[in-house]
Amino acid sequence: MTTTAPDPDSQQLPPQYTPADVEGPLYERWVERGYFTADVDSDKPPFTIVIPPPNVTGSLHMGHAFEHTLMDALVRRKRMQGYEALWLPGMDHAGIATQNVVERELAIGDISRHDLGREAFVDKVWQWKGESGGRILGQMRRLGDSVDWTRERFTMDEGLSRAVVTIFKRLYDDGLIYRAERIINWCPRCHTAISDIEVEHSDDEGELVSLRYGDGADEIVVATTRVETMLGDTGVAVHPDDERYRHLVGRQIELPLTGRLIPVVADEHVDPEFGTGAVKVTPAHDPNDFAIGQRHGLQNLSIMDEAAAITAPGPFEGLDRFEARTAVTEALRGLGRVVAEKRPYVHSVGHCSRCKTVVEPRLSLQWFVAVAPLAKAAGDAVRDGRVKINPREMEPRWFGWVDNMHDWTISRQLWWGHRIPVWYGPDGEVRVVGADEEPPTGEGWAQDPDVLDTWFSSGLWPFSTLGWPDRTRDLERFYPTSVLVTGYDILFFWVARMMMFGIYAMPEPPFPVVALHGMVRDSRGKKMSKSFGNVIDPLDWIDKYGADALRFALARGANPGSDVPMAEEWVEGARNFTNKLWNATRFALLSGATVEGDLPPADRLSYADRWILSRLATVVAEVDRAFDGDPADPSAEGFEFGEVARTLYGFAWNEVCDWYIEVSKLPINAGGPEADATRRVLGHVFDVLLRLLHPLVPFVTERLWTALTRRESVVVADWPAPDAAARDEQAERDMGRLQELVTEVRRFRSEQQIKPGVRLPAVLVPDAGSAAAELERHVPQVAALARLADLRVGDGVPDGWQEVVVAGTRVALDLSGTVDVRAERARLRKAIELATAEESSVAAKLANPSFAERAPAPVVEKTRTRQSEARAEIDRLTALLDALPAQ
RNA sequence: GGGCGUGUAGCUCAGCGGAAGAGCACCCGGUUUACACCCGGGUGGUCGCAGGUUCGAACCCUGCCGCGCCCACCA
Repeated sequence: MTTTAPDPDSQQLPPQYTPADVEGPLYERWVERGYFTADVDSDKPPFTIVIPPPNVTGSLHMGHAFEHTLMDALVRRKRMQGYEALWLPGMDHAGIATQNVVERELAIGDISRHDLGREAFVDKVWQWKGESGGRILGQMRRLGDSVDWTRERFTMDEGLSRAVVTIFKRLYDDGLIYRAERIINWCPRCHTAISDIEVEHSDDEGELVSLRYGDGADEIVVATTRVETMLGDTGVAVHPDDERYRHLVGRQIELPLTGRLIPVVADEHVDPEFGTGAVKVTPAHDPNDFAIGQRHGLQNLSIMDEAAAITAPGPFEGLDRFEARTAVTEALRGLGRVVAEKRPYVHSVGHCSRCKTVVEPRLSLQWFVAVAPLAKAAGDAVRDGRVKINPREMEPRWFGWVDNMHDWTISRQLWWGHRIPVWYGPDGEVRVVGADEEPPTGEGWAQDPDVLDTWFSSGLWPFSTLGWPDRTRDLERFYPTSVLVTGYDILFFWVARMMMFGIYAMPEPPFPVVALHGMVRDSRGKKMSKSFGNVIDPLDWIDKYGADALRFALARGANPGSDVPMAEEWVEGARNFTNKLWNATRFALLSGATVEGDLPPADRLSYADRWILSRLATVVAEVDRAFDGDPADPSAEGFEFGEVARTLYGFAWNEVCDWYIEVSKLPINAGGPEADATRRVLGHVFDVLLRLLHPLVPFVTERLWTALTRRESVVVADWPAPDAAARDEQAERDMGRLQELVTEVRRFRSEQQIKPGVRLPAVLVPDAGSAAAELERHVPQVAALARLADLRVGDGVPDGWQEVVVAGTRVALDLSGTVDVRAERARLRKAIELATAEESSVAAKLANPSFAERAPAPVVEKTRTRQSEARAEIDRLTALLDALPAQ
């Protein structure tokens, strides 16, 4: 008997896994050893992911933990697969969001940014960035993110700022950036322009008021939800074909309260069916009206300032827009001009995505990107397959947006951000100053005070972080990135910008595939957000259950593009799983499992050994398929992290632990050459299983794998290769048979309420379908797992013994008076009922002539087998029932 | 108004043309020497509704109903 001395490492594994003891030191060790640092000089193929940069202001929430888990899993697996893996970390300066946060801080001390002045304020924000950013980096370490810390970037770094200026100038020179006076979305609280996508629409209750303009024959009724804007009306529009108003077109009518005369114009845009078919036109405060005004040469009359207070001279001057709405309505009512007020009137109202203030459309001079050609290129990249969106169902969204995009307002009236690289001269000159150019000096020259939209710099992220506009070696080697992992909520905010800029500047698209994930929701399906108060700091759960548990729980719920429910129970379950892995590996170590030497040849292995190796081979293939998809099957698109997690969980727990470990105890306890073979298989199974799990649960697998193999680190171990030769159908059938036998006997015991400790004498009785020799194979295993005594293969059921029928085989048990006859009779009757129902349903199917003709032969064959099995089952059960003692 | 998705066990979700699944919850039984963060057994579903295609439908088609999300210059 060859007993391997207990592994010294195993002595260090206590019966419970305590994540807090191992996670921190392991992470530091990984970083020190440089595992996460990508080598630009290696000859490995590159695999690159740039992190969606979190806002410096915040801290990472559950959505980040989720996203990072997915990215880390991809990166760790590729690293194991022999790629030069680069996961580039960094943060976003998040212009408006950060500025708001710092302003709010200042407001506590009753200070405004204007009190500080621009320079001091920006210094303050940098200071804030330093404090806040550190927190985020700490969180990433706790999560186990295998990012390359030597390449950390920030959107306001010098290099990235150069990229911003460079692309600005190129776009300007190409005529794709221009400055114009347009109607833009204005946030009266943030005092800045915002882009279309920074406006959130919600159905708000307002009131629709009908107003009478003009007098007598000139009278015309218009309707509005924003009464105060009438102060800025410079026309009324009707449809050209509208008979009702034809006589008025071209006439001037009087605008109430102001006494101004405004023209009636005919415009196709007006829907004659809607309301009265006449529209008041306020070109300076409504995008539609602005367009109408442009077409008919109407005056643009601004009536509000940047805080949305009325500037039109008169009694309303200085009133806030909402005060003015009431005041103007009152005044008009006094003049008898209010025809009708309809309330409530629900209509879509735009809000600032940052502060929820109602957005005011406002005419103002801003910088824009002419997106048409860029957006077209971004659309084409997906259309022609250079970029895939995963899951594919998201593509219509992409096209719908990219094909209908409005020009992008990029200037912001803020202080925190990339300052617009444009100088204005004393005589109205405009000079865009590139990265390597000197700004003009001299009397009257001044730089544009505004900064750029924060998405302008994040749009450059996949290449600015690698050194662009310089042609660095990193850029050459790691661009384009390999995949973009992000939430579907920022498909347009961010992904579209990166696509447009990447194709424009590089010109390869920045990634060949966009893997979209869903939002993390709480157990009731609510989106986690501050306003709902259901936000959980990932660190709380990491402290309590370990980073691996959190990661595994998140991964387990991840189905491409769909939202992930999250509740503490899920994490608890995942923690239990890490503990299960811990103890299972601990068992392997205590049993002397080894990874040294070749696996024994198949003929020296038990069927259980061959079975687990066969299953393992299948699992390796399934995991690869879930990660990578299947080129032959368009429905398998890959990125199925949930599938990976569920496959491995089920395999590890229900197959390795529940069956293989239990069966392996027999040879191991018995010793001998069979024990050596099983120890080697056990070692192999855990070696491979831990490597497969490492991308999802890096810490516990590292601790266990190094203990098991005594090798350096699973981080740099090879990813398991599929092993088709290990597939063994016969072993799977044998094991299936064993499981059936054991499960049926256990169920019988449980139903008979036989104590688990009682070892029943039993006999396996072969029948036509199962030879004695075949049954012999299972005797020791069945005896051990089903807790039977003196088990043997016999040729009949001894008198007075009960029997359990397992698909063709009888197991006779000596209950010696422990039988509950009534319970047994009920059990048999129920079983007969079920078998009879099965038999008749199958018979009906076979009796159907078209089934025999049309169904494939194997299906028919299978159905026939089912029928004969069902008949045999009924006969056998009936005989058993008859054999039961009368009472 | 357009687009996309979704409705399967009490809960959260897999399955997407050939005998209804998992995790959690629940019930029963367990000091089985890796693990009670465990082990064994069990209850629970006309797969939203109504039609259709098919030998066969949770799965394909049509229509309805419910829910969710995205887009939209509905005065």
